[in-house]
Amino acid sequence: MHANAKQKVIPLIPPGLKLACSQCNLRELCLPLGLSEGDMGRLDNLIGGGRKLKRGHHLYRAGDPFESIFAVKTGFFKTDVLTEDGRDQVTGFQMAGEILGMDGISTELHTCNAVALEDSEVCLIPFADLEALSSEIRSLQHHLHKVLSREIVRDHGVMMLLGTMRAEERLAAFLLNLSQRFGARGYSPADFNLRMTREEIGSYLGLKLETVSRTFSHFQDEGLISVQQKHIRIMNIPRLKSLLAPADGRIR
Amino acid sequence: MHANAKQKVIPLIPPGLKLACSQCNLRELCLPLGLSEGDMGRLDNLIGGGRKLKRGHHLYRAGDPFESIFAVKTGFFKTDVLTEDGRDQVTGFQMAGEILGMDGISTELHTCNAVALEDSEVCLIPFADLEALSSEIRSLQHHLHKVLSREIVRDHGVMMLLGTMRAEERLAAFLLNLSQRFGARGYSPADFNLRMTREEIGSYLGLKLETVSRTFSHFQDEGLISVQQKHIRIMNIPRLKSLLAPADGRIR
DNA sequence: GTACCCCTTTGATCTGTGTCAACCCAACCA
DNA sequence: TGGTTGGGTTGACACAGATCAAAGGGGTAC
Repeated sequence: MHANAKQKVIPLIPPGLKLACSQCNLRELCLPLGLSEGDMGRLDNLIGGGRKLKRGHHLYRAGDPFESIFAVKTGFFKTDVLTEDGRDQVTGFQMAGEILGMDGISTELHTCNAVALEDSEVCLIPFADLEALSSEIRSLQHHLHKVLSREIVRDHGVMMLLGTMRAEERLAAFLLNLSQRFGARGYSPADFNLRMTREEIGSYLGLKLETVSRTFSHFQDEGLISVQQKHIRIMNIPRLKSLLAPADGRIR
Repeated sequence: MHANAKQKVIPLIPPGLKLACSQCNLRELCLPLGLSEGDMGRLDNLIGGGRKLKRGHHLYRAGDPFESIFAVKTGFFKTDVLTEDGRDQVTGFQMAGEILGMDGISTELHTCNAVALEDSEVCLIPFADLEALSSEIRSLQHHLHKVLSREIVRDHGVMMLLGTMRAEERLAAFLLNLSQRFGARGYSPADFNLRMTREEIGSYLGLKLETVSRTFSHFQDEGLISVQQKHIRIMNIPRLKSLLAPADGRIR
């Protein structure tokens, strides 16, 4: 049975009750990583409670004034940028413990849209307060910088993917990345439900939805995965990985 | 001979001579932006002098321990990531006033290579010191965050380019971006020399060098630019811009 | 419970860009 | 000064992925 097959995220937190970082089981993945007990308490104090979003609703939109960053508590998001001329690029998918909204720091305006792909909950972290606290807590400051830097490194990975990989390689990399992130959160790394459509995957990977669909089918024919709509089961992780390490000749 | 075949980093700066941020004509583009006189003096103190690099030499390499970020004082750099399996992706080109090395914060190791594409000089900014000072100077802290965030936003732009644009559009966007950055530095926005090869442009834009070359020729035939080897003159900026705003039908 | 709509799959065809190859040019070095 | 070499241009051809089209299925909303 797939671990996270039908996860309806039911907001379990009674109104007024706020789950503190110090109690949160994501603290090893999230912002408080590496903080002492006491410091974590101070972080708890500035985090402005949770915010729940129904599937399809925007956490923020491009152009909104930037005030906070967000930590995903439960659920699943996508971020995308769209330009005047109608281009639309999905820039990432975020799951529990990941931070959203850091693009807004530079201009004081959000530069992309963040949409919940399932019912979700986030922690709201007022950025001015976070800066204030991080100037007092050096380990928090340093960790914040790491989180920002990690986002840059992640983006470089996406550039590599978009700049150098073929459709099969992109999809394999995408599945393996999801697999690894689900695994890190205690879910099955081999059996999960996609939260996004083929079109959203395609936008993220620089492919058309038909190509995404065909490539999934092709992987299935090869016995690498099994796909039924949004449900993915990875049958052969090593072989999927081997798709990313082309034989020596095949350097594009 | 490969430019970067035999790179040795030779620190060439005459000992004792150091251009302070407060004197630097890049201060409005660079890290000290928005600092008071006094605070800028404190920043001067931590900046570890300059470092000169000959063309083709590495400022740092993937895997090097991360200690500093760098501000380009003069010259021109590229950054690239390469993977075990031989993929090579140029992730950016940096010119005066731009910051290099922020990818290294996350893992304490540099994750990409930075190579001087012409004889260049950088300021060395020890990151631990910068963190220490920025926890005392709020405006510096905030500006550092903006610089990190701006890099994220820039990367999103590259993703958009790689994910949604055709070759012509990519090249047009590339030229216009260079143009704008040269302009911001007081150089001609319409007349400049490329510092990188067609292959490096191609790697950055996710194209083969032949496609880059052909597209340049095509732009020239259309009267949009004139190209002679590395020298570019943009003849018609508005029409070049119009290539980026496809007619309504042409939404990919 | 049912109807509708969006998502997905699959096929046929087209095309932009990659690939392979040959040649040219300019810069650099001996 | 002439030879060498890396970078650039251009052509012919191939192919991965886009486009256009049609049909089926599952989830959602009512």
